[in-house]
Amino acid sequence: MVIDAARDIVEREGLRSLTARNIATAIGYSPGTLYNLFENLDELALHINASTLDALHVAVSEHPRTGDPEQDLRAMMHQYLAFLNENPGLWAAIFDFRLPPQSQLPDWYLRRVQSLMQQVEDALAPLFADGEEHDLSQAAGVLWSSLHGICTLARDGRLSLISAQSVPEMAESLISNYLSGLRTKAGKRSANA
Amino acid sequence: MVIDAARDIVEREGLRSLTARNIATAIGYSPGTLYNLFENLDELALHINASTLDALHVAVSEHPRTGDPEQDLRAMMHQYLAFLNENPGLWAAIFDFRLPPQSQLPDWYLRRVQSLMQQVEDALAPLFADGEEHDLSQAAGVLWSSLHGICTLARDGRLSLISAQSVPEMAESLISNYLSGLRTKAGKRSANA
DNA sequence: ACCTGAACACCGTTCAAGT
DNA sequence: ACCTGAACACCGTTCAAGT
Repeated sequence: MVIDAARDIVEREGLRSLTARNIATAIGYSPGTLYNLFENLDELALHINASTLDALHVAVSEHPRTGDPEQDLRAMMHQYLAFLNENPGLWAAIFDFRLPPQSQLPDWYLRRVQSLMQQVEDALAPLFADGEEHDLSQAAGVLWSSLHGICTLARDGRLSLISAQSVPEMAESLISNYLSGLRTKAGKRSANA
Repeated sequence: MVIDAARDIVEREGLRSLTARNIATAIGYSPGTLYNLFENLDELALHINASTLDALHVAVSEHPRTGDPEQDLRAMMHQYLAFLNENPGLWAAIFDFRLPPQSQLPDWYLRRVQSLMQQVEDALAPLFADGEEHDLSQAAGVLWSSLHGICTLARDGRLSLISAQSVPEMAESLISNYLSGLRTKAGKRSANA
């Protein structure tokens, strides 16, 4: 199958090596054949990334929920980092992919991103009251984006310029301090109520 | 000058349009000439990025320090975001640049990155005691990386998949909650002392 | 000494031609 | 119906040849 050959190339050599001629050679067809199966290389890359998002979803759901947001988020974060270490090429391809300007990600792709985010929201939910969905969604987005920043800088070799810490140490610091801040606010709200 | 023409191309069309033939056309020379002036296109890109880092340094230093870490970091963050809005192409080029594997960023480039980081550490310093340089450096790295994550996801059109918040709102949430966590820890430490 | 521009080994994508 | 492979318009980089 084309997707399997393409995934191998991406994991071993990165998204930049996912060229029509490389794939054609791997599957024993000519470059032109790919364009019978996919609109273009971007669409093929999106399919690979969608399957990586599925795998990430499975990895992150593996730890059972305890109901303690900090404990659950830490566990999810470590599962995420473990996946990243085992599949660096596939993980990097998710974010190396740039959709052409003015184009939209397809629905089947968006759903996968959102179902990952939903897991972060679910873990954080105990810190928020009913009616605070807006704040919950913001907090989940900030945590997700921040972890993403740490991971991408590390991947690009830029984290070492900035701090001697390891990725897990920085992620732990992010979670424990950000959640401490959220709890302080939640405490004040209930004290006022 | 080559660098000026190249900067124009990067700001207007992005790093991907910084091709030898594009630059040559802009300056009225042939593609080969560039290789008399620079080792390769990567070295030219690094020079452009270094000058963007200098401009960022100036932008971020503009607000005078009050000595209140949260207030100072918020001000720096807003200067950073303002720069990013005014120079989206130049900012993006800093992180679109990928150095070839096994190669090192040159010293003159690293110094500029570190002097930006130093400003974050300086603003955060009041929250840490002497001897806690390790924790200070970690906190500065986490904040910087996290803000970076928010900005890159926004730039790639990926933030809207995740949260309805604006970049400044998410950055405010990051700073206020993370610093709240740091203060809580600092409070406990001094209570124990 | 400096610049040129053709050349080499690559891209993504298309499409007439073959089976 | 499906696949081919040459073609087109691009890349980064090199280097003999010109001035």
